[in-house]
Amino acid sequence: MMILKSKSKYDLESTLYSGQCFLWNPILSDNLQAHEIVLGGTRFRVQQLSDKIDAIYPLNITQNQSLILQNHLRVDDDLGYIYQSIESDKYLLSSFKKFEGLHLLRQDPWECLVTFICSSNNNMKRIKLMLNKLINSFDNTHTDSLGEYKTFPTPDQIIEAGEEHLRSLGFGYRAKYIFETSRIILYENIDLLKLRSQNYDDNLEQLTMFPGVGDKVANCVMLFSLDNLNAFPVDVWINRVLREIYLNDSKNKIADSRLRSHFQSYFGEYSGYINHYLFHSRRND
DNA sequence: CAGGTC
DNA sequence: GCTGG
Repeated sequence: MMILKSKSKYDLESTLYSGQCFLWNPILSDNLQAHEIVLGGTRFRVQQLSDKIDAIYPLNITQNQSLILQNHLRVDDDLGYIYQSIESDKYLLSSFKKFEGLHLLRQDPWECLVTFICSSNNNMKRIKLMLNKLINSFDNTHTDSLGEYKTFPTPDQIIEAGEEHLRSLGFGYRAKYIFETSRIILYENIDLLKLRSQNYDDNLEQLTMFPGVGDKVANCVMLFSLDNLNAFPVDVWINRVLREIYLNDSKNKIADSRLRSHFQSYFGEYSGYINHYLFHSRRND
């Protein structure tokens, strides 16, 4: 048990299940609500403790392990500063207030890429189901003091299993996208981690080269795993809220990528953070 | 119809 | 155009 230092109030529940990551699982631990994820091959459990996060597993957490967890949870983000980075309108102000402590996560780029290739034309419940099936269909079993757990399959493993394997798990047309993307990553020896913190435009160009990755999916991967906090994914929910609150436009003739670049300029360097608050607010009303 | 892409 | 609710 160890309280993680965080710069701002942390709303764990909203953060973990706000639709940016599908690999966290709610766990009942000692009759308390905890949350579990595997990061870098290690199983972690955390729970909310007032405004902070309590890391409850591993039991004797090492310095390095706590860094891995803090890095994923982005505890160093200064939300107050981000809230003030934009001249707030009524909608954003109420959103900041209602979901104070909602953070972005810093995910593994490969896991994030697969996740959002799965997200196209899909709903959150089934995305979660598909990823669970994918993880459980491989034999990446590890054991710790809590028992067995599994890690995410690598591109090599997915290629070896074949496109039909993904299809049999119910991936539909996304099976081909994930299979081909795996092949490109392996054959071109691409290290997705090298894209972290790199230039937004270069990352967008790189990522949209993968089959099944368009403007929206690429922006999700950049925002949720590559530290491009100015990335701005435009999905149906964001599209709605932009039309309803920021444009007096009932129809939608504007292409998503044009909406995206316009509001990136409007919201500034943390537009991705703003995006996530808008998304979360619009979905929860 | 569901957090699009080719 | 894949597939589940």
